[in-house]
Amino acid sequence: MLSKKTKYGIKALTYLARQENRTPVQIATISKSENISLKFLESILLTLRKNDFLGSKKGKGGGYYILKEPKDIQMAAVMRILEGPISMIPCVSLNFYEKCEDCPDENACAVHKLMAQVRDSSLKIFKNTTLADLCNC
Amino acid sequence: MLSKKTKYGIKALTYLARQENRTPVQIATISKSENISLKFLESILLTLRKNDFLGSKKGKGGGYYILKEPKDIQMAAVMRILEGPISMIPCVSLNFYEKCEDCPDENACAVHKLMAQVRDSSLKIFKNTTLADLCNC
DNA sequence: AATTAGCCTACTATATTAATAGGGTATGCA
DNA sequence: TGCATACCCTATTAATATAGTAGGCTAATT
Repeated sequence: MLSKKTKYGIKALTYLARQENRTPVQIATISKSENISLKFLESILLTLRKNDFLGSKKGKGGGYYILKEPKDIQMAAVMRILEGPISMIPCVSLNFYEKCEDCPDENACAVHKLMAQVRDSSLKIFKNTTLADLCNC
Repeated sequence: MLSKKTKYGIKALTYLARQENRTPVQIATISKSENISLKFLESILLTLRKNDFLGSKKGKGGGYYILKEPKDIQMAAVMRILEGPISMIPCVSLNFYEKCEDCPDENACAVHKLMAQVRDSSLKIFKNTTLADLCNC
């Protein structure tokens, strides 16, 4: 399941990508517009800022704004920051690899075989889809 | 994340699919061979039996055996029984659809758009992959 | 200086997962 | 018939992750 954190994060990113100029948008504005708990959204935007997707400005007239061009933001990067691994199981993960304790031979494992295929196809989509593709801008 | 339930279920299915004849295999045998908690495996096999993937025989010489031909068992069906929805979010699910409370327009939603693509590609793999493909039999 | 709005830490409620426990019931064989 | 075998079923629990809440701090603007 996709976490609400990721869902909200993507919604916030598209909201900010749709802004004409780079004028900062307040958390509360996005929160109301997208029906997201303000405090929860706050922590999500903070994560995105720490990972250089967003910039922020404090004080009056402050808020968050997008740093890169939407067409240069791959959804694979967004997913990995917000959701974590793209793979459904750590033993096929490229960025978050972990060996299964119970499994003596990955190459002989049916689950590994199946999930590697799923990871490949999902990753392909996440890499080929940018924020610009999602927000029509 | 793929649950251990599904992981173990697929492992058990491949184990049973690899059996030459339809001789019942005891839970304990699979449990030891695949390093799965016996009681947990018991409940998983029960689920698979109730969904007509497996048959069982009680008493001495009893156990579980596969009912259909491995090549006729789509992984999509297995996933839906053990894991639930194939979609990462209910609003793009074909079999477990639910509307998002916070989202006024699915067609305008970036998350919906992205996740629909992921569902399509995953579903394609789960439908085209059979148990026979995974266990080389 | 006052106000605004982001920054940061800590806590909590809820749900799900992964087991575990323990007894019940049908089957086969001596 | 009786006993051992092995599946059947319900209930409980421990651990973990998610989603959200609370509250105060700090920097920037006017």
